Amino acid sequence: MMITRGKLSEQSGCNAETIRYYERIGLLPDPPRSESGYRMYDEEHVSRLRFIQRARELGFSAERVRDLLNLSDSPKQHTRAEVKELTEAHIEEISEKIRDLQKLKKRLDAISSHCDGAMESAADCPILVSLFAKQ
Amino acid sequence: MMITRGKLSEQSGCNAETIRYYERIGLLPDPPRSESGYRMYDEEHVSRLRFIQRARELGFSAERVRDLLNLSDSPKQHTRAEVKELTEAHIEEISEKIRDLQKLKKRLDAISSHCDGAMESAADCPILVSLFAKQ
DNA sequence: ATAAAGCCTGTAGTAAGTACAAGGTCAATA
DNA sequence: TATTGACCTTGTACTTACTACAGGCTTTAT
Repeated sequence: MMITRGKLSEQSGCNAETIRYYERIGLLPDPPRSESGYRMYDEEHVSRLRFIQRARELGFSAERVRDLLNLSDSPKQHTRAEVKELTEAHIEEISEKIRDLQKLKKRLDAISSHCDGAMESAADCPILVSLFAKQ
Repeated sequence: MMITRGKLSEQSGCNAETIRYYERIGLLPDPPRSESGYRMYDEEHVSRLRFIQRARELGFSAERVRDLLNLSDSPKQHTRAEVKELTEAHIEEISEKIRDLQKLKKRLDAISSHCDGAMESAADCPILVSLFAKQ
């Protein structure tokens, strides 16, 4: 049973334009077309799109999703080690982002704490002063 | 003493194209030009650029930097409360990002832990399986 | 029969820059 | 003086991961 793009969008919760986008960048294969040129998707497309959505939700970039799909497309040629490596690398990137944001928050907390937030002229606000200051 | 864009770039560590970009989006005012059309910057530009760089490093979006600059440009018309409010809102956004990434990492750790990372066929790798799985 | 809904393509917009091409200018050297 | 190289100018395109729209065809429902 084949469905149109609108149905696939509805079923998957994925924006219809996004489906077209995934085709353009090669994550989804070009589907066969009806006589009038409408895209017709089957179960394969549905499950591949689900994979893509799942991986994107987990923060994998489109490029990494492509890599994961490649592993999945020829599983006999690849090892679980490869899959785990991609995953662990991604986890490490996220950990690093967390650390960076925590550092940032510390700096911001420190800067913010110097300002009393009073309803008085912003002229000598320590936050603005610290942004302008030399060194 | 006026300096050219290259000098400002060198002095500030800000990419020369980025300076032009900040002018285009209105964070830096259009500088006066030399007879031949070269941009000529003074101390005001230097310190304003420093402000922008500082704020960007702290993760403020260009739009928020614009807001901070507006407060700073007419400090008598504004209160420290406004500056602090912008700052605290930004801190809260960052805190939320941290929480989101921590949730993400938890999910990824859980998924990854199911895979032994063996040098065997990726065919039934639990990571790939979980990405494909219905519900 | 006609109108609405859905599909098609191509294109442009988002954030925050970065990079490059084609050409003008300036300073130093041969 | 001529020329080379470094610098500057503008406009434009590229990046990520979509999203949105215009103009036009097709299908479905009334």
